[in-house]
Amino acid sequence: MVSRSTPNGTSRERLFAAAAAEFAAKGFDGAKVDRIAARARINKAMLYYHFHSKAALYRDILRQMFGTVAGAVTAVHEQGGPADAQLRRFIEAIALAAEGSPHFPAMWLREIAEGGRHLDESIVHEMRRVIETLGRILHEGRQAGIFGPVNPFVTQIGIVAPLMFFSASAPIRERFRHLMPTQVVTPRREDVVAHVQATTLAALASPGTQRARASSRSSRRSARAVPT
Amino acid sequence: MVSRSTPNGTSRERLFAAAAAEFAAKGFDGAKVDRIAARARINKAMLYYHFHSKAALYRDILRQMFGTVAGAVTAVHEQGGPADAQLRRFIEAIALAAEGSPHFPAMWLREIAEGGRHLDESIVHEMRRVIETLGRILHEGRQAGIFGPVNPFVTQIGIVAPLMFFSASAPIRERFRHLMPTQVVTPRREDVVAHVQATTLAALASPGTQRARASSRSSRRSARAVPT
DNA sequence: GCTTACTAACTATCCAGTTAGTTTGACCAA
DNA sequence: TTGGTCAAACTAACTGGATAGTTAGTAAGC
Repeated sequence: MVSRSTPNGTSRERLFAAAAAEFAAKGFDGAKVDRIAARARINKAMLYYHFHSKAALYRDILRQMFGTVAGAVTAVHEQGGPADAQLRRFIEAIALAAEGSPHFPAMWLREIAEGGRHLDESIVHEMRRVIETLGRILHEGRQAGIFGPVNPFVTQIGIVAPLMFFSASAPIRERFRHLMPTQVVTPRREDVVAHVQATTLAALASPGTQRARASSRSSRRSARAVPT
Repeated sequence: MVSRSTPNGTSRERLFAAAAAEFAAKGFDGAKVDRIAARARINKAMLYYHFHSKAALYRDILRQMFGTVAGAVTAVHEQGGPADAQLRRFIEAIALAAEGSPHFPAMWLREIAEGGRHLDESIVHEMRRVIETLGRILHEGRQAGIFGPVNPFVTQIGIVAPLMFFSASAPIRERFRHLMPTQVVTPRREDVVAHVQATTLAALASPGTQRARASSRSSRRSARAVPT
């Protein structure tokens, strides 16, 4: 028999969506399998029919989310163009991916706090694709002489962290709006994207940002923070 | 009778430390009261003797952490000086606070993902002090003509998010180092602080970053979030 | 008649919070 | 100095309500 599809997709799809919402809002431990099943309007045993365990369901969701982001940024790079334009699109692609799977930012923040306890190699592989793509864009920009030398990891954090923070913090901002100073206007997504684009490119344009140090230390880690 | 102090502080202090570590690593739901008690080397009932509940303990920890940050940035502002120097110190103060209470970043990331479910007014009040301080620094810089106009909230996110991300992600980076591209060198804290300082100041120096919007918006996507 | 999709009801464990006490030391009165 | 009183500090053992995962069986299409 083929999946019995009811309104809002097959039971498997509803399960996936319900689980993403639950995991994002409550975290792995706070999420309850019964509640996920109820939200998806299926019997709990069906969850174990489609997925091996709560943990496997969680991993499948994360893998899919990271896969989407990795695919989006890879497409950006493959499309080519000047490095600075690519970088702008890279940043936008990540913001759009966060918008497309609205539970991604919260799950990602939690997973970081968790020390990656629920990640497996295949998920990390997708993450790796993202940072490798950024590395390539930065490298091309450097070759072309439009970017200064930077540590791709620092750059990555400077891009991803604000975008994830902003998306994931929507509920908390809404919840405590009445306790915040009135002049604090909640920004729109485009404002944040524009800010990240501006700051990142500014850091890349100005050589010297992370360089100064090269001469000032002789010890431990490679003298420069650095590019390839 | 006065608190029986054993090595590593009073039982209440050990409790506080053990709970912070547990909550940061496992989240509110994942944290187990029995485990906290065991780590603190006390009987579980003692936890309920010192704190009203698991939730109250959690809140006390968060309140203390935010209070420390708020105090540090307030001191930065009170010390005065040119706005750009204040901003640099503001950023550094936050990074140092994160270093001083190493469980803070993880708890903060989780709380955002959680929608602030465990926050109360007094905690939000401390958070407010931080953003108000930033608002004052930005205002002074604007008055002095060295900063362009920006949304303080976007600026705040651009500062706090990378710092928290970086601190909280230490375990996950360590854990999956072997699966990451070799040229990705893990940055040091100072590199990240320097990057955040550089990017934030660059955005403030260049007037135009977040300005366009007031005049140019007629359709929902601002003309320049954007590509190319 | 075989596989896929589905269900109600169960089990075994875990865990926040409680209870009914015991121990410890500070202070004081005889 | 001794012994009594009190409150703070502490404990072992329990309770009741979740909750992840299982089981044994049913329906429905191919």
